Amino acid sequence: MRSTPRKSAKAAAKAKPLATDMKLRPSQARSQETIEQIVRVTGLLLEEMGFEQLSTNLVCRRANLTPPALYRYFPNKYALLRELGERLMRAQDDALLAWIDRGGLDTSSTQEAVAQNVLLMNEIIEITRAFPGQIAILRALRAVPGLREVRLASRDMVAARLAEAIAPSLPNVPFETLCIATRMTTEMGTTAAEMVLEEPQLDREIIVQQVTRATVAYYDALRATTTPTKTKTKTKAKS
Amino acid sequence: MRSTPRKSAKAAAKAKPLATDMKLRPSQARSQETIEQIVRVTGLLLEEMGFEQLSTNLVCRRANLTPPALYRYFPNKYALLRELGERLMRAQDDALLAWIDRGGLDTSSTQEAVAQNVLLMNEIIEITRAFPGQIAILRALRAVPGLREVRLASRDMVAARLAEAIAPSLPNVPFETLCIATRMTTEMGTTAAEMVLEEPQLDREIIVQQVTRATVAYYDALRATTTPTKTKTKTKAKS
DNA sequence: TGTACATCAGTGAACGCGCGTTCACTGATGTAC
DNA sequence: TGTACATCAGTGAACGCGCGTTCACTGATGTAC
Repeated sequence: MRSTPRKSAKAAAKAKPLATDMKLRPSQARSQETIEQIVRVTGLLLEEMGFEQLSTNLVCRRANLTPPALYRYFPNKYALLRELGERLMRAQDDALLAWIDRGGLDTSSTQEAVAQNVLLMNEIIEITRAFPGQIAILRALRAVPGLREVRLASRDMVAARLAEAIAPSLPNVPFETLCIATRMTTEMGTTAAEMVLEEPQLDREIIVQQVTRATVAYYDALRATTTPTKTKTKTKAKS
Repeated sequence: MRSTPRKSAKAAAKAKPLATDMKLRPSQARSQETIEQIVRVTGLLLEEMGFEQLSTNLVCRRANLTPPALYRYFPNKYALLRELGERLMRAQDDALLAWIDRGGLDTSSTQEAVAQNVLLMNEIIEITRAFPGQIAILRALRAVPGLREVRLASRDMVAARLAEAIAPSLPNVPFETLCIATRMTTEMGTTAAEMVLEEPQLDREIIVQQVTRATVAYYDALRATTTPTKTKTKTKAKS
């Protein structure tokens, strides 16, 4: 009866690629509302139960839909998570790009730079907090194999824009190094934001302040290190 | 026939606490080997399929055991993950504490401090890479609700030790701030290590170098900021 | 403006599968005398 | 050193459940004339 011999199951498993794109993006108003309802419920359930307990059946029940309705638009739960993830990343990216455009990087002192970065971090934290699913989405983006690229694509895009924007003020740093530097400080910011959201008992103000100072101190050091002709007065305090 | 009315399922779900401790730590040699076998197989499967696809049944199949044998020691797959997670955290913690004890923090220049931190980071990266399950364990520790505390406990312990160790060299920084600072730089290190393991196409040397410089630059800045009487020469370059 | 028809959106019921979990059990290891 | 017994370690078979997925369908929305 069974076409597959029982032992072949051993080799069968492995991690399969698994499509996570949406199936349809229809334009009738009714279906648009259905899709939004599905996405919203997914965010809520994600927060409540964690992404591992999440299932398409559960989403359907909560959204007052039957499974085939959801299946019409999303092939599986990873497509739901991807949709949520892409939306959150886009929201964060937009905030950061707008910050660059309005001159967040055009500062003339360390204090000013710290202040601007604090503004940005707080904005991103608030955007994330307001997003249905918030920190749970970020966790899923890290943990689910097929979804990692969503976070990384966002980070790399943002890091590239940052590198372009600060390159003129760091003329002696190789652009390649700069890209890694911005990627790294972007990760630092992300990490701090997750820390604030994940552990509400910690003092948010201080964390934001400190990670921002670390970032600015790092760029200051980068600027000083690769321009040794200018000033060597920036001696380090001895431990 | 069904004792539960169908609609009550709605309220039923939610996130339950779920015990994740091992059931037994028996001392017969045979069972010790069984436990090690289970843990090792779990690590391998975790790397192969991701923790969401992992199941106790799958572990049993691969370890040539029947489910009740595994159930004798672990109540569910989260107990497996916790065991793996605690082992990896302990390995990392031990390396860091040994590094402190052998004087990793006793440096007299920025260059030296960077060099010591690079040593540490590389050591931790290698320890993690050699651990069966490596990066997949770290992902699980972030994503699974009941396991987050494992990572955080490790981080906080390590951060407290670091804070104690560097406190003498930063006498003017409030100890509380120092604790947050070390927690933050520990996260930075963790993030960089995960970045290296997660994205092998990136240049490991540069990442380690840069995150280390950021860390050292931050502590240098912290030292300078809170002792404004000493030197105000540390002017920041203008963007 | 009204009717006939085509496409879109969602339903109800069913399926096979692997999961977690438990049962009574057999065989292996250690211990008392 | 050998036997009898107790505890430990692991087996084989079965279960109920919720999951993902699909079927043929009904009802809702839009369109041609």
